[in-house]
Amino acid sequence: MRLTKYFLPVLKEEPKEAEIVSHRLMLRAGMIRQQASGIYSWLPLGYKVLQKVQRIIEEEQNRAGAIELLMPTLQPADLWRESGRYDAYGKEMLRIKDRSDRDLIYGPTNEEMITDIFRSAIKSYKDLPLILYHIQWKFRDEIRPRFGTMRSREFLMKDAYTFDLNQENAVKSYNKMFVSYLRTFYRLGIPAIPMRAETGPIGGDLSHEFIVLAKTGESEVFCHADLLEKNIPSIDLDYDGDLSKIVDDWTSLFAATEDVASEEDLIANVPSDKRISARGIEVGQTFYFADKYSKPMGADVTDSNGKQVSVFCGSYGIGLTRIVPAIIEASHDENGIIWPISVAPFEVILINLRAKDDECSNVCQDIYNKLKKANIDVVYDDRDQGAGAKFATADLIGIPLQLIIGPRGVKSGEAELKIRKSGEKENIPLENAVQKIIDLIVPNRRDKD
RNA sequence: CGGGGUAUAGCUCAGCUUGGUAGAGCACUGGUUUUGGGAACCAGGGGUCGCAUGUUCGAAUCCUGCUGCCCCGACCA
Repeated sequence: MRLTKYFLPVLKEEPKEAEIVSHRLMLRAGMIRQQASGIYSWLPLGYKVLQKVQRIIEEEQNRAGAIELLMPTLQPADLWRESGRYDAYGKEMLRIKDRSDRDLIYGPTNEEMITDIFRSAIKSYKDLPLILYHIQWKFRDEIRPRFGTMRSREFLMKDAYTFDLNQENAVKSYNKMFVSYLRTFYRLGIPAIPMRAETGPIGGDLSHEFIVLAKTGESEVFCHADLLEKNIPSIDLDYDGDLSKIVDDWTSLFAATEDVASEEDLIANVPSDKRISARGIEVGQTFYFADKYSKPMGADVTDSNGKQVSVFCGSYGIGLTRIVPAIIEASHDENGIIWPISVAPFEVILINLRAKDDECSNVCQDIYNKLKKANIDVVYDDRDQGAGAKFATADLIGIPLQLIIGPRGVKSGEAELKIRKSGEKENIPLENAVQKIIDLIVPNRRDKD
C-alpha cells in the first residue's frame, strides 16, 4: 500500500475525550472514529488490525476442532423468553420492534440462538461432541461505555459453544477451548493469564478469565509470577489427546480475579517473591454451565441406552474489539504504538525521505515491489513530507520495522533499518534490505510454532 | 441511574465576566524556497458559535428548557 493512496487520518494533537493511552493512540493513529457513545467506526488501519486478530482467532479455533458459522445480530425475543433471560437481562439488552410489532433484540450474546440451532439438527449422542463458534457484532447497552473500544456498547466478539453428552466430555471440550485460548493469546502477542473467575449471570461452575496485566486494567487481579513464564502448547498439539495435563499445569498455580479472591488469598497461596497483585484487562472468558440452557430449551439427545438427556454445554468468548486496545495497553511507548508482528497493520514501513527525487524514488519503488512479491505486508510512505513528520507517523502507527531510504543512503548504497520496539537502528547495504526484512519478519509471525 | 464537567473551523483552544454581527495555532488549497526526527515565507478557503425559547434595537456572550459528549461510582466481553 502506498500512503499517498491510503486513508490514514492521523492526529497530531491529543484528542481531549480520550483518557487511557490505548484510546488516545487509536484515535491519533487514525484507527477508529467515535460515532456515538460506545459506538465506533473502524477506519482502514484499525480495521486491518481487527482482521488480523480475527484471522488468528479463527485459525486457532479451527485447529481446536471448533466449526465456524454466522448467526444474525437481531434475534427474536421469543427465544429469550424460553430461557427466561428476556426479563432477566435488564436494560443492557437493546429491545426493538419490527414493522409488525414483533419483539426483537440486538444480541448481547448467543446462547439461546445456538441452542435453538443445535436442537433443530442434533438428536443423537453420536453427533457429539460439537463445538460451534461465530464472530459477530454484539450490543450491550452499558450504563457507562468508556475507554474507546475497550468498553464499547457495540463490540465484535468471538463466541464458541460446546455441546457434550455428559460432564466428563464437557470438561474435555472446555479444555480444548482453554488450550486454544493459550495459543490464541500467544499468537496475538499478549501474555494472557487464565485466572479463576466468577461465573456471572450466565451461570455454571467452571470458569476462567484470561487476563492481560496492564496499569489501566479495570479489575484487580492476583497471581503467581511463574505464570508469566509458562510454555505455550505448540502448533503440533493433538487436541483429541489428553489436554488435562496442560490445563492442570496452568491452573495449579494461584491466579484469581478480585471477584473470587483477595490479597489475603494471594499471601496464603503464593511465596512472597512470586506474588503479583496488579490491574488486569479481561480479554477472554471460558464458562462451563452444563444444562442451564439446554434443559429449559429442550436441547436433548438420545444416549446409547435410548434415553433422552439434556446436553452439557459451555460458552467461550473473546472480545476482538477489546483485544486491539489491550494489545496497545501492553505494548506502546511515548511515541506511539508498538505492534507485535502477528497483528501489525503492516509488517514494515518503507520510508522514502525524498519522494520528489527520482533516483531515491526508483530505489524505493524497486524495494517496495520486491517486498510485496515476497508476501511481506509493506506500506510505502511515498508522501512528499518532511523527514520528521514521516518518522513521527511511522512511530505513532507502530509498524514493527522501518526501512528508511534517503538521497544520502542511495549515494552510499545503504538503507537504514529501524526496529520500532527497541529503537535500534542499523545501516544495511541496499541490496540486502529485502532479505534482511524477510529474515526478521517471517520467523516471528508466530504462525508456525 | 446519582455526582462533576464540557459544547466556538477537521483538531487543540481563545473570545463570554462587562451584549455590537467570530479569532489563533495546527490541518487544508495555490505558489516559492527547503528537506535524515512533526520546515519557512507569501496568498487563500473554511464556522446554523450543540438545539430551542426568551430578554434586547442588537446574543457566541444574559435567562429558561433540552440534547450530545467526557470524567468519578454501581454494571459488564
